[in-house]
Amino acid sequence: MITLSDVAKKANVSKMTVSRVINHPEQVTDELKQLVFSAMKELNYRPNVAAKALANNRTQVIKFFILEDIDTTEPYYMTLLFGIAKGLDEKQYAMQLITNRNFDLDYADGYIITGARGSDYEWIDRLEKPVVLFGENRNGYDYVDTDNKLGTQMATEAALAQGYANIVFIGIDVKEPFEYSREAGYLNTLQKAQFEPQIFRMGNHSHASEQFITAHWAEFSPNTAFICASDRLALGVVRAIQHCDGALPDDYGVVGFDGVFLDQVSNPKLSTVKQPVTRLGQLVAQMLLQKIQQSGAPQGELLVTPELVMRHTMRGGADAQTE
Amino acid sequence: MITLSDVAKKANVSKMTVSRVINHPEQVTDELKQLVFSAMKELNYRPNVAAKALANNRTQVIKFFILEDIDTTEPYYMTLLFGIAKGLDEKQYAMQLITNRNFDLDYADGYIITGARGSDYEWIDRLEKPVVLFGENRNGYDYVDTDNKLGTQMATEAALAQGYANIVFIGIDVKEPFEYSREAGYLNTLQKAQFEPQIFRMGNHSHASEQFITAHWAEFSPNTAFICASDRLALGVVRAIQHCDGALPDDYGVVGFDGVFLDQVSNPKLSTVKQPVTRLGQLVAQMLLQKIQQSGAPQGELLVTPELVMRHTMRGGADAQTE
DNA sequence: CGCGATCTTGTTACCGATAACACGGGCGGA
DNA sequence: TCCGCCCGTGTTATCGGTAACAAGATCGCG
Repeated sequence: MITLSDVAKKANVSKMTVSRVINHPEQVTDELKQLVFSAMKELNYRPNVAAKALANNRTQVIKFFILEDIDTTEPYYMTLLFGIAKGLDEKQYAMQLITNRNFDLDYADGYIITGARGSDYEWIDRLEKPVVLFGENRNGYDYVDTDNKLGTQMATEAALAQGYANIVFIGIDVKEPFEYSREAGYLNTLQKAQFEPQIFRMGNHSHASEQFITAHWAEFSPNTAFICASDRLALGVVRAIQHCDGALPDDYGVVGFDGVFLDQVSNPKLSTVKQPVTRLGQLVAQMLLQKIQQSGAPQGELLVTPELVMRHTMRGGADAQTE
Repeated sequence: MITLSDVAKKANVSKMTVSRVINHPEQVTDELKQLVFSAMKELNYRPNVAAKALANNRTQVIKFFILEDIDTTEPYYMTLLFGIAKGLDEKQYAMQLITNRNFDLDYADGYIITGARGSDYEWIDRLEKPVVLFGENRNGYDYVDTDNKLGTQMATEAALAQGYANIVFIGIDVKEPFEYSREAGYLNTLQKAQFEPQIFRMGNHSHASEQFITAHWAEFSPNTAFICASDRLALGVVRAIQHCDGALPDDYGVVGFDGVFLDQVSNPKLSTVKQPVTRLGQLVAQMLLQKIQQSGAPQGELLVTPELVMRHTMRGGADAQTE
């Protein structure tokens, strides 16, 4: 294993100079920097993370809290987790996943939290290390999320562009910022186009939306598009339309939201507002690491633009024969 | 942060004694051990991983190679990854995922590898740190896997028990040990029951099996069960049966293999041989860590019994109304 | 031309753990 | 009784880095 000292010897400088080249390059003359750089390259030097962590009083561990009761076979969280792990890995950080409420808050350099409810902010406030949330929040915490509002706006605009006469929103009945944002994106767009909005809310299950649409089938005349707050809901709507012999996508259009696996296994594949979940994960990780490096400086909010994927549940969509 | 020295002071012993209590308890008298233990408990001592790693010349990192070209939205690998991460975490180890072939083999205490093909064993052989494979292999490497043979045996026995007159195997056309084992489980069971086996192989895609079954529909008389080597294939078979107006599960039964998400989102939900993927991941991790601790001692193979989940694609199945 | 300010590099101590060695006390055998 | 060995514990050095301080060189300005 190549150490700082090896590099130092090769470059005829002290360990400290090499360390400085890495951490405070502005304090070293260009001449020496070049020397050290080439020595590092020549020896293929890799810093020893453990030693660095020890010297810096760092653990190189961040804790990721999923506060919702979610079963971890849920691909959304799996994918997010994957993204976070990837983002942390780039900086040699390790992740510890916390799903139960039996917390051990020690031994970490920072925290990523998702699914926080009102009462959680009490202990979150007391955390002494940097925190970044995943998902919109209105409590002033730094966060990363999809631009939910923009997402439904894109979906709604697409439905308008395809000439659907009625555009209905199928939402999730939770009082969470992400849901409000998704509804807002739909509402604003419809109002701008002077269409009459219609919002129905229900639990986030495909059978809920399937039952609902089936039960109210008569009320949805042909040439209607359904903008759904999730792919699960969209899936149920598609099933209901098929069951009621509605013509998809000619008379009825459906767009989901999320784009994590579910959209691709359904038949036909869903049009959806696809969140770049892996990238979101990487971004939260990066934001947190940056915050740690800046000793806790605020990072603000980061809204990432989703992608509207048009497939055969909506006019104008294409279907790729994969899976 | 509580350190060894703090504990030592509290217990009126030296750091070294505390360290020994943790790592070589047999070298310390019971009396002192008790003292140290209670001091540790009282102070809620947590060892500093970085310091330990540094002193032991360990990295606390293991590398996980997924050698197949697999897109990481695949829930199977996501789940496995999750399990491994969990297993490593228990021992304060971090994982680095390697998917491209641009390896950096240094800086790790061990390796977990999945999807190795013949040519890969060349470099795997040369690895200088402990290696454990995920998935059956016949090259003598330690590994963990589902008991594939037992899985299809269970599925086939269930089909027999339900009285299906013909039992067909839909396999994947790859020359891999897992596929051979799954076919063997089916074959052996049928032969024992003196039934005539029928095996068809195709690419692992739902549309492949859907097309195949549809094209050969006439050849499959009612009272036939399909044992499939994957849930993807099973999904296609179900679609074909529905499309051809076959009665499911009365005239036709279908059992998949894997039980990772896909089985639950299909409609109706699939009967399947469910692999405990998260647990498998944990087990590989544990095996590797144990191997590291035992300085590379062989660990053998570990076959984990899967669970036959009976749902409505097979007679005798129940359907839970979740998702 | 002299002295302090500044800029660059080296030296020392320390982060928290562990291995190797040192040491003192109890024990058994001669 | 004395010597040597073993057993249990403490001391020292070390892992690979970094911060704080020290020291030498360079510079500007009166």
